Amino acid sequence: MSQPPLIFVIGPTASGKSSLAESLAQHFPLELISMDSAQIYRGMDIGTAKPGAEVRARIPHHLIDILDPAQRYSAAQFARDARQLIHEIHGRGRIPMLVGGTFLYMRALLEGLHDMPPADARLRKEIEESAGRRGWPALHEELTALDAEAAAQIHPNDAQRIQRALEVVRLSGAGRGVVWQGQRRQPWTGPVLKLAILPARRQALRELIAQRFEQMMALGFLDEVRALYARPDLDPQLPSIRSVGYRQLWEYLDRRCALDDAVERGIIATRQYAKRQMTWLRRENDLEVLPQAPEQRLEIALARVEGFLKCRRA
RNA sequence: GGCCAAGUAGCUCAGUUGGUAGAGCAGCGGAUUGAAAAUCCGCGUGUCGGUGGUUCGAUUCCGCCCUUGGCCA
Repeated sequence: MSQPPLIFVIGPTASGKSSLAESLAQHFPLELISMDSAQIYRGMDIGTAKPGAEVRARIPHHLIDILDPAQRYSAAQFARDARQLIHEIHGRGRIPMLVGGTFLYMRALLEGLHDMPPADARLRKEIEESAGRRGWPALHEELTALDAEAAAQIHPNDAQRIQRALEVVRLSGAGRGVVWQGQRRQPWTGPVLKLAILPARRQALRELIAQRFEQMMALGFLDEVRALYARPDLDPQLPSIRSVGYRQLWEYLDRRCALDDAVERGIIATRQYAKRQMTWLRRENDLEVLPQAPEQRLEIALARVEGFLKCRRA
């Protein structure tokens, strides 16, 4: 069975991905799959620039509001969810379009991940406690003994990856190299079109980011975070609360800084996020880069999608 | 007007008992395999406010000037 054609709309935060996808949906029978690690959470709407209810009523959106902020998601889970959705959408004669800026998710879907044990909360907690006593560099040394190959690729200060590598070793009883050996990842083999929106100048994107953050504040972003803050089961260690903007406003609610300060640092964090996204994008070599001017952008995007789908049919 | 303090990287500041200087933040580049809006790595020449003087040598000591803040008039 042949793989359905896949269309991506990608770009850094605040570049206009959603509005382009929305416009394209007026010309093709699209269903959108959000490729965004924060929009999966319910109750996190304003700060994640989630598409509004009226748009979602008009155009099907998937992988939005699928988890409570107390829950955790992963790239592997995304790859599974997205694959299934893609086939379902294709099965009903419609076209899946992936929209977002979480590029690890995109890579997990397109290149596949090795089959490794999933996260284990209890084990992670154990490792963390050990790190609290001995320090992460000591755990890095331990990792060198257990899985030299992984240790060589992970910096002694990179707590998160040391933790994951130790987790894999303990759960699988083998080093990552052994696990990977002879194991094939499952890359996406179907045709792919990547529509990319890249900012002409970094300065222009910076202005958009600041503007959008202020706009979010005006729309009640702080109240949204306040509602999360009021929940006793949420804390700033959770992936949801660590998201750009939420983390900074949470610190304000914690009385750790002034509101102006939190907003300023929220804007800075968004900028830095956009910068990391640009690093991913620079590595992509099969991008269909769209023009800056909105009308022209839509025109070219329409033509590219049309050409891509026609070519598939023939 | 007088006295005091401060003027050093884009910002906040350290420092040089006289041998032209370094942290944090910001910024820039990179990595990225079940937390990824996460996590981590690399990158620091700037008339040391200006100008005269002392000195082999001044950002450092001295004089004057400028700017900012405070106190006194």
